[in-house]
Amino acid sequence: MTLAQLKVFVLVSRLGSVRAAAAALGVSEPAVSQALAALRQHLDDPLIARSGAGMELTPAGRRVVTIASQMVNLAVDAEVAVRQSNGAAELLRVVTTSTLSQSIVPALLQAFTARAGGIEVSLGVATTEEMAALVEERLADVAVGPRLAGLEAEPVMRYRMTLVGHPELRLNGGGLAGMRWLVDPTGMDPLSDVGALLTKYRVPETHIMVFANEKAAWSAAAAGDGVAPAIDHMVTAEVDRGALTRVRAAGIPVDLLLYVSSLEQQRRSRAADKLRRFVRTPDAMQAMYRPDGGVPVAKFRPPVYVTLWS
Amino acid sequence: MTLAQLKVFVLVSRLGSVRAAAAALGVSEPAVSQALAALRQHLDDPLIARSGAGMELTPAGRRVVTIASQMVNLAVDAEVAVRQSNGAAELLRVVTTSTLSQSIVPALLQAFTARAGGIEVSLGVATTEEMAALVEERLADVAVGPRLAGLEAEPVMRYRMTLVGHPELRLNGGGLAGMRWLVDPTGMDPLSDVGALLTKYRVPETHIMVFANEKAAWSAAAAGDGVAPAIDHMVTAEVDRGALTRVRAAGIPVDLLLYVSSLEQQRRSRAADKLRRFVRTPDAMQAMYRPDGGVPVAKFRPPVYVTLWS
DNA sequence: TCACCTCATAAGCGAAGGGTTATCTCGACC
DNA sequence: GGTCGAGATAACCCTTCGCTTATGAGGTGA
Repeated sequence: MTLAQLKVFVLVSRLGSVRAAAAALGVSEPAVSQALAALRQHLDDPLIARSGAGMELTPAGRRVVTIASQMVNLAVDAEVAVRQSNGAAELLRVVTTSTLSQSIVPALLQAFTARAGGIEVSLGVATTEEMAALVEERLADVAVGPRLAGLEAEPVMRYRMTLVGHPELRLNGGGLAGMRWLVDPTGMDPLSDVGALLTKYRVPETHIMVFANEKAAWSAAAAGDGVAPAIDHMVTAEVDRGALTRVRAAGIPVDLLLYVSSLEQQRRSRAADKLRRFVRTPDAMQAMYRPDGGVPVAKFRPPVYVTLWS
Repeated sequence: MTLAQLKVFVLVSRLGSVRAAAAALGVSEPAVSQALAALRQHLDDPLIARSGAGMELTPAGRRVVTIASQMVNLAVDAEVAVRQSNGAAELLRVVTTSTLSQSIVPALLQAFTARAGGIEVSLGVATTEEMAALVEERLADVAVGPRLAGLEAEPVMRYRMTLVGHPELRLNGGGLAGMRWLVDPTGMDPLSDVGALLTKYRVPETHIMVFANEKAAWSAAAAGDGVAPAIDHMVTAEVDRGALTRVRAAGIPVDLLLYVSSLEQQRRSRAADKLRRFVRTPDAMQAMYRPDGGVPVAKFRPPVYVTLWS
């Protein structure tokens, strides 16, 4: 029985699938399946088994998850305790969605580290569904994105999601659903802002093109390949330049709220607390609203896809 | 950071020495030292360091012990939870001193399992000093022996420790200290009953002969090699037969109390609770007072030295 | 100062953990 | 009744764990 195995088991039971857990951990699915098998053998109980749609915990499994979860949490506590005792930089692990990870969040975090000092930040990308589980299991300290149930979510800022395309672009017969949608990987996450848009307009899969990042999508949009969702104030430069234009349509733009979510105060790290306080300051606002603010300007640089930390 | 490493660290800090932890775990001392080294490297902190006599926890170490201890405890809980959920036999892990492990305790446990049913008992031997730490770290469920501080100790029975020797034995000049003392391994444990006797009479090391078990010591005593401490009612047969006789001397025999110690009720296992209740019954008394009761009669069979369970 | 006790380290070894790709199995679903 | 999706398993690899014995290092205490 190793901590890694316990972590896997908890994640599988929280996400309800081996596949999802594997994705969240950034490993292959047999890796997860095997870890689970090892734990099952050790404890001599299936713990969790397929049952029609999804998986179901056995009686023993139900009892073990809670215990395992505590153990995983304590393991994190131990490392944090050592760092704190030695005055080492605190570690703040942030998860966010792909879209936000490319502009707003790095800018926010850069401003935060500059201001707070002594805090080391690492940023990971996950789907909305994973984010809650990751924070709950202490694999991340805070989640930045849509409101997450079960966590202490705090609204941070409004932002406007719009749709951009080539200035000459005209909507053809099918309306928005008939256009090609150029999205970043967040589009694959039905719970994300972009994913919600795709669902709302019933865009068929065949009309969705996934790019490695938003800027690549914008670039394709500027070339007339279709429409791309964008955070409004991030494309002002391109629009002013005439490279892109905002598409007008019913329900566009969408006004959205950005939340910062973490565990309740007792259980969250000090750094997470600091971030929660920081996001309410004008400095934070300014950083988040500044186009390209703080992001190194290497264009089309693929975002660092750190889905998780060991 | 593995659970094994954490277990080692906790044990070292509780026992205050690598050597003692190694003995308690039944492994070589470098094994412990290495596990500790690995944990130190992983957490990047010495955790515990030599300081004059004994070892001292670093600030970080102090915080980690408590966390590590909880983790080790939870690991045990997880296994217990699974067993219980599946209606498997409960496991009761008993530690006792070498002397008691050869007669009284096996008889007690045999009566207990026969009566309670559905409980699997395993018996381990440890020094008095180790016993408390073992129970505290959930490496054992109950300790049978002298009163242990920090645990819920409950008196179980009185027993009389006497000294036996060849019927013709005469004390020579040095009194008891001048005799050869034939003891079982418990004699090496200064906190044990036998060890206390040796200390009390200031028996020099050169006069102590350690045997693998009590019966071997008695056998040597019967051959006139010296005196052997014995639990009074366990040698009645030999005395009646004329093979041995009780030595008369000041302070001999000693009346002693046998305790059963375990964690407080919330934290101890159900099986431990059952044993605590059982020891108060007449059945238990009878089993413990019956000479050779329940012990397989293979003479001079070395006791199973299970110092610990993995 | 020297011997000794205790902890740390080195070297070597077997077992287990944890990862991959490829394949099998099985229930759901059209 | 195929097909497909998702979990389990097989085969294989490399790393780490955890144990051993042998040896080094460092403080205690006579």
